[in-house]
Amino acid sequence: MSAGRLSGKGAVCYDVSCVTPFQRAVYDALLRIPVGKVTTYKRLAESIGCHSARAVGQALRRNPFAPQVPCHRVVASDATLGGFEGHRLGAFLKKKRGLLESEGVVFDQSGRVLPEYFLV
DNA sequence: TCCCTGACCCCCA
DNA sequence: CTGGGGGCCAGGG
Repeated sequence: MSAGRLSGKGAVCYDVSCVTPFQRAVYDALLRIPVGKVTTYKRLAESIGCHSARAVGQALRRNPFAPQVPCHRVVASDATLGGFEGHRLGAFLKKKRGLLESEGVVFDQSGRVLPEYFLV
């Protein structure tokens, strides 16, 4: 019930009472990714001082606030999609890709996000 | 506490 | 391209 705020200019709020401190750190980091850009599990992990991209994947996998908390803007290090809404299946990835494309992100023919869309 | 499972990553064959 | 192995760490049982 307690509304969590995001770092800085809060355009989105989420319920902090049902997430762990680690998840909150991950979600706050997500909210700093601008529309039309993506980052990777690894880089997001590094940005919050975590040495495990996998642990970040765990948090995103359980994200109850998608796509308000934009976990679709996180992809794998090889620029492939990773997962969405708890799954790695094509049907879910299709939705993830659709969201990204609607934000202007472009993919190459092998289904990878083009380099220029990565957050620097 | 130990044990196991992952939307990960990196290296090598 | 595919597969195997090691390392990483949070969360749940």
